Amino acid sequence: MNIYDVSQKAGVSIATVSRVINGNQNVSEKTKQKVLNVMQELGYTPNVFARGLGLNTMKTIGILCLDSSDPFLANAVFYLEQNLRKYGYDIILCCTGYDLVNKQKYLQLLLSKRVDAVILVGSYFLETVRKDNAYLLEAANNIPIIILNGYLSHPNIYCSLCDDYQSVFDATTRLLESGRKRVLYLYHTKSYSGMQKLNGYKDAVAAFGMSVDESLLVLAKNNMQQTQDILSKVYDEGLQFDAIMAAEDLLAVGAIKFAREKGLRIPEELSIIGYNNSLLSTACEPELTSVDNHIETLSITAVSSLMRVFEGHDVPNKTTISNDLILRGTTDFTKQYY
Amino acid sequence: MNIYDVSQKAGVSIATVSRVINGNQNVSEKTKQKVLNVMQELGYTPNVFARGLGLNTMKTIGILCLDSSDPFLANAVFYLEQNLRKYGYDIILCCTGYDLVNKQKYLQLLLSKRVDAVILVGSYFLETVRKDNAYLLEAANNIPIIILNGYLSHPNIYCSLCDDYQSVFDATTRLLESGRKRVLYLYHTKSYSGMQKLNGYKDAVAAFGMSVDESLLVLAKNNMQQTQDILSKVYDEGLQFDAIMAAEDLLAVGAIKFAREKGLRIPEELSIIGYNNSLLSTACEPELTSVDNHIETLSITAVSSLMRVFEGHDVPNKTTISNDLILRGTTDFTKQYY
DNA sequence: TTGTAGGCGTTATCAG
DNA sequence: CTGATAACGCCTACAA
Repeated sequence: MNIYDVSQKAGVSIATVSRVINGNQNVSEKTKQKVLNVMQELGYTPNVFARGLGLNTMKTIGILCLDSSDPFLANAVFYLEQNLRKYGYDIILCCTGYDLVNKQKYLQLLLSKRVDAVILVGSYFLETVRKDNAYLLEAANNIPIIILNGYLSHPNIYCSLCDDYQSVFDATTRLLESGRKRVLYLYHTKSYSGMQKLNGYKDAVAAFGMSVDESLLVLAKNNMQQTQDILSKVYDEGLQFDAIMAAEDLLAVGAIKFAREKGLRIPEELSIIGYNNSLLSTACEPELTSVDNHIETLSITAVSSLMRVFEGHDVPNKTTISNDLILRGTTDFTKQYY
Repeated sequence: MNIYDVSQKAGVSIATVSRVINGNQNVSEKTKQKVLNVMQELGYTPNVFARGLGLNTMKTIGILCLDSSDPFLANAVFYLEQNLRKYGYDIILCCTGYDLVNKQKYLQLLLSKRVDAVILVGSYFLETVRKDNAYLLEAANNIPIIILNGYLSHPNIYCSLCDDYQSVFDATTRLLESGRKRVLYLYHTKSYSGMQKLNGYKDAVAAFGMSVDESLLVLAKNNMQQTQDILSKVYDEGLQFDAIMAAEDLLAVGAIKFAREKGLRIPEELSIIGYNNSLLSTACEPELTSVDNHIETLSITAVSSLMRVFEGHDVPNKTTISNDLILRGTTDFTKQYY
């Protein structure tokens, strides 16, 4: 069934039917109702392909995501979908994995599907070698590119980030102010936001008048067990630390397990702070103090920026929102440790 | 740029270009190469809308999901996307929430987008009142409907499920065999798979020669804190139990927190079994014994069933896979409790 | 093996 | 306010 069937049954031309479908004002109320009735009666829905062909858009946004099973990224995808749908956009989800070749391939795929924009979820998409980002810049020549938690300065690329640098800076400072002498920094990625966090840590230590001990920067895998193992290893080798600032809740939970293994009391002998304020932070024991990076707000911001781009407004290349530290059992800032 | 530009530059007709694009054999190797070169040179990509219009498909599968931020569902979506992409299908993700009206609305939306099939993730889509499922049956008249972890007997609806009944039956039986006298059943939903699990529990108790004590069936919310609270409440009211079989890891973790609050030793005084073998099961302390329901296998099964449907094969309406119980610290089946 | 021409279902322009 | 008609870009008989 198509627009012709409707027009015929309603006794009008297809042009009129089309006008009704698209809410064009130039239709008399009477004809409009007549057409609407017929459409209802026939259960008619416009063919999206034909419409896409004419308008060269199907109101679809591509979402590129490393791994939508990661709880943090899954949350981001969820909120993006919810908000985009409010504006009538569908999302095509596309998970790439870490491999640069796949990222390029899938971005290309989305472009070939004629999506109206692409949203990159997570700073993993920004390679450290600048020329490896060329594919993003090129894509931006065609459609708007939105980056969640990553930053790339380029026309038609819009970035929504939480202030990872500041969050880690503040959290580390609080640990130091509470009397902690040796704060270990636990991380697992050198992505854009990974580096922001690391710098926040380094600057906080320096601002506190201490020098950064490179041996306190521990690079782990994004895996609980392996994190526990690597901490055990450096601990057994004699590394001293009385607090851990982790770049991810999962790592922090690994740290809690390490503390239990070694019989270290939390928070007395070891304070721990995680990042993302995920479900994990309340599942563990003691519950985890964690940075809440407001992924919902971030997603809403990203979507509304995109809508403004579509409307032809001037949109800032970079929007930053701040985070909160949610205090739980792995820290006790009411006490002073010496 | 379109197919005409390519044909012109290659000195052939658009039909030939089309044949090359679609891998039609009836093109001489020489012309084929010539056309491929031009396409490469121009960076030409066929317009998917025009193609969709002609073929009436864009090789897209709609995924309907209650809440893709739920870790279990997020996993399912992830594996579905991975596998569908292998067959060249894109996915449109659509989260509905619990409201039946929204489920219907979004299914309708996906149908209007002319997706090739719809996959329902999670048994929450099956309403207890049979006529409330009418919208699914109707949709199945147009395209194949795949249900993950739910069952509805109807032509063109294909269900992939894990054997929730058997898993809970077996797990409960192990608790009883280890000497547990009063196993509390903790659940949060009466969805299709929720009822399967509940029946598994009931039948296991009965098969063990005991009668089901209705007060041991505790309905909670899908929330750690609230689960802890409700368990505390029934415990304070005098309910006796020495084991908990939970329908979801999140509930089981709430149970662990309850045990800590009341000073009950795990597993000596209280054994706990969770469901889904999620990240939570290793984050808590002690780690959680949990049913692994093989969501990856389930997703692969669902996708390959769908592909066989597309190929016109006869596909069973229902495929069931079995689960494993992963033993961790909240149970100790080496001991016998009296 | 190649080319021509009609059709897919809309939207949009322009004339009335 | 309404209608006729030309795009939109591709696929696919059918003809050569």
